[in-house]
Amino acid sequence: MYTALYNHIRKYVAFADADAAALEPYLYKKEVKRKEILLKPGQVCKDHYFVKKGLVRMYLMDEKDTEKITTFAIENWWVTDNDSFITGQPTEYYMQAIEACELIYIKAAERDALFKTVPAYESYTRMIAERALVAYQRRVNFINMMSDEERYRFFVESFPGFLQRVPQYMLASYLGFTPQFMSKIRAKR
Amino acid sequence: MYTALYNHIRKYVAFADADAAALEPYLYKKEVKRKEILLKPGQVCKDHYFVKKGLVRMYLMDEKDTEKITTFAIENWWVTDNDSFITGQPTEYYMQAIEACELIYIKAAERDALFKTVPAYESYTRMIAERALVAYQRRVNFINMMSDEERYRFFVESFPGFLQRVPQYMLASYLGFTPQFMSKIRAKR
DNA sequence: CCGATTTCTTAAACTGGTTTCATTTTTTGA
DNA sequence: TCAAAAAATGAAACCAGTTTAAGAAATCGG
Repeated sequence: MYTALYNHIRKYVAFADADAAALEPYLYKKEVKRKEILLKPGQVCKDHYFVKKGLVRMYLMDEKDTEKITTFAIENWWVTDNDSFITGQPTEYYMQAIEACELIYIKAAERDALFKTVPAYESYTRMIAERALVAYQRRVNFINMMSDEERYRFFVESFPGFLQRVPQYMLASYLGFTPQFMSKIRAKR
Repeated sequence: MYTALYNHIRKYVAFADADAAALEPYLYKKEVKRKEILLKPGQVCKDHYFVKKGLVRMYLMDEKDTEKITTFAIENWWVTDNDSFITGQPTEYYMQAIEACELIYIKAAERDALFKTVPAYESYTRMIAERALVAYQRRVNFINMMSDEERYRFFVESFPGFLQRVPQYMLASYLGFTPQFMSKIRAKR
C-alpha cells in the first residue's frame, strides 16, 4: 500500500521491513479529485503530503485576486506549507490538486513520536529538507540570473513533459509573468 | 569556546554536557578578516559555517560581472552552499566576510559520523534545515507579492539595524534591483 | 456530443525599473 | 591626516514585461 513511499525512503537511508512496520501506524492515505482544494488560507496545515500519483500546486492570491503559484509537486515529492506545518500558524496558501491524486501523509501532531519511534525516518526527513533547500537555492539563483524569457525557455527545455500536465497560464504564474507575455514569447519562435 | 553554538542548539533540542563533549571533536574554528573570501566558484564547499560573530554574504557574478547577493548570515545563523556541500559538486558562489568574523564549522566529510555519534545533533540539523526552508518559502512569497519598492520599504522597516551593517548597494543587490533605483526610491520620501 | 467554461492569443498603450555616464560624498588604510 | 578607493546620487534615454480589452480555440462534464 505504501511501497511507493518505502522505495523513496530506501533511496536515502537504510530502511528495514521492521522500520516499515513501525512507520505504518503513522501513515495515512487520501484520494482527491481533480481541482479539489486540500488547504486554504486561515487553516493550519496539519499534514505533510507525499504525492504517490498525480500533481499538486500551492498558490497565493495577491491583492488583485490573481493566483501566484509557488510550488508544483509531482510523483515522489513531498508538499506542505512548511511555515504553517512547523510553526502551527495559519497558512496564507491554497493547496490544490491539479490532477486526481493519491496521497500519503503524516500528521504534524504525530511527528515527534514518529521520529522517536523510527529514527531512520528522521534522517530521511532531514535529507528531504536539505534537498528541498537545494531546490529553493537553485530557484533563487534562477530568478536572479535569468530574464523572464530566458527562464521560460530554460524551463521548457529542461522539463518538456511538464508542459503537457499543466495549463500554460499556470506555468506563467509559477515563472512570475503574465499569460499574455507568455503568448508573446511563444509567438516569436 | 563553542558555547554560542551550544546555546543555539539548546533552543531546539535537549543537549546534555555529554552531548557537547561528544560533539566537540567535530567542531572547528576560523577567524576571518573583513572582505576575506571563504569560498569561490569552482571550489567544493566542504564546510558548514555557524556565525558566532560577524556578517557573511554569498553572491553570484552574472554575465555582466555584476554581483547578485543571495544570502546574508549574521550571528547565530548557519551558512553554506547547500548544493555543493550536500552533492559535492563545485560551487558557483562566492562567500565573503563583510565584517571580521568568528566562525565555528563542521566538515562535510565528517557529517555522517557526527550524526551517528550525536543523534541530537542530527535532530537539530533537521530543525535548522526546516527553518531555512521556511525562510526561503517566505522569501519566494516576498518576491511574488511585492514590487521592488515595496520590498525595499518593508525590509528597511523590518530590519532597521541591518542597514547600518551593510552598504546600500549590497541591499539593492539582495533585493534584486540597481543602486540607482534605490537612490531614486530613497529620494522620494 | 454539444453548450459552457476554461485556456490561449493578439495588439496597443503604458510603467517600473534599467542603463549609461557623470558627479559628489563617504570611508578606509597606510 | 590625506590620497585613493568605495559608495551614493542624479538625470535622461530606454526596454522588458504589464495592463486592458477582445476574440478564437480547446477542453470538459452532463
